[in-house]
Amino acid sequence: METVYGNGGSRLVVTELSHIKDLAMQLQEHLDGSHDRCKHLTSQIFSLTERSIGLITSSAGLICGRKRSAGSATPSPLSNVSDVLFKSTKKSELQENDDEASGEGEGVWPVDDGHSWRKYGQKPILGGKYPRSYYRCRHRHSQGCKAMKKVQRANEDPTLFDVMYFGTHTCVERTEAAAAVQLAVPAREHDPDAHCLLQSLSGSLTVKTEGLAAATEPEPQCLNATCTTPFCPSSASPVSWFLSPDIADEFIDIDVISSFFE
DNA sequence: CTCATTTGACCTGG
DNA sequence: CCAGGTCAAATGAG
Repeated sequence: METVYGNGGSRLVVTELSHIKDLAMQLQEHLDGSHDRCKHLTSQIFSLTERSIGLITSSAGLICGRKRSAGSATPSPLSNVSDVLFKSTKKSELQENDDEASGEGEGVWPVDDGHSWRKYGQKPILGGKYPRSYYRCRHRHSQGCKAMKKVQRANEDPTLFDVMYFGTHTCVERTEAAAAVQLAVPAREHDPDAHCLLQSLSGSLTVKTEGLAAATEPEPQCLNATCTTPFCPSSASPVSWFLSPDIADEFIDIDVISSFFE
């Protein structure tokens, strides 16, 4: 499957952004000094677009150069942020087949959160068309990390996943993917522009700035962020993120990029 | 050989 | 008793 970033998709986005940049420049020229506010806004658009291009190109390089670590027979969903934003699926053919058998074959897995998870169980849920999968942090034993998550495909829309996080990551692991998220998502209090930029860039994906999966309450709050275009690889792979209220504020909400281009 | 997933059995709370 | 959650042996991929 063609990926947004792997096979020319990034170039397309960069081209679009360059176009926007040009338009902003033209608009700025036509405002000739009379509308300071407008000029300010257009210059913001201009700079943000430039930064978008920079982020995309740097992220694409980082992400495309990365390979899945060996030893994983069937990659854990949500375990690589690289796949998060830019790849459609990393499942092996076997996994695809297995998933078809278990009702998880269609669509792609939800985005990754940058942490390494190990699946320890799967159960069919009453009233649910699809089984619920249970994951623990890979460093549970080595580092006593208590982070866990449950992943379940939505009944009404099999391309949509409900991801619930429990516990806090105490492991010191910081995967490249997590680092990539941090790289691409500066803390908003430090860089409000970047926040705006990301709001423009991403496909409604909710991304935490750091300490991913830090939920602590057993009653998650649904932020109902759906990841669609363009960072979710096949535009039909929205993801719902269920997060604890106490960490919800730490997340950066990102609007749909399509509206940015409209 | 190592490590991750699968899956049936078991445990626990309502 | 039932549903959800967890355990652990079996299995498979690299």
